[in-house]
Amino acid sequence: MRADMSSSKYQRIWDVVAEIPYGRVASYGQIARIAGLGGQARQVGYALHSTPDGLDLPWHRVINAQGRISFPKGSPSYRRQRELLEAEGIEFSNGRLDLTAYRWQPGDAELPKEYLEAEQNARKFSPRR
DNA sequence: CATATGACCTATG
DNA sequence: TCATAGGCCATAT
Repeated sequence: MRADMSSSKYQRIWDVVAEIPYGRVASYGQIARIAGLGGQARQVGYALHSTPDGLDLPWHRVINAQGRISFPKGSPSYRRQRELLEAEGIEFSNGRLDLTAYRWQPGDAELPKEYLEAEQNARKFSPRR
C-alpha cells in the first residue's frame, strides 16, 4: 500500500514485519533471514528505528532471540511494547516470553523447506547475498 | 578516513 | 544464567 518507499533498503524488512500476525512474534535475526539478509539482524533494528511516519507496522511483535524485549527494562519504549504484546494475549514470565509458543512461522507453502530446518538447527548464518 | 555505537546473533565456557 | 568474543553493517562524530 504506500507506494514510493520502495527506494528504501529497508523495504524488505518492513514487508516481513508487516506480515507478523496478531498474537505472534518474531526475532530480529529471523526477520533478517526471511528478508534475505542473513546475519544482519542489526539492520532490522535500524530499519524499525527509521520507520517512516505513516507506516503502521506491528513493530512490537519483533523481539530478540532470547525472548526478551530489547529496550532497557523500565524505559517508556519497553513498557509500551510490553503492553501491546500483553494486549494480544502474550504472557511474560520473568521479563521473558516463550518463543517456542509464540514464534511466528511464515506459511509453510511459501517458505523454502530449508528454512524450517535452519530454524531448528539455527546455528549458522545464511550465506549473504 | 577512523572510531564508536546500536530496538542483534551465535558459540563457547 | 551470566560473561566474553567475534561477526554483521548503517549511522554518527
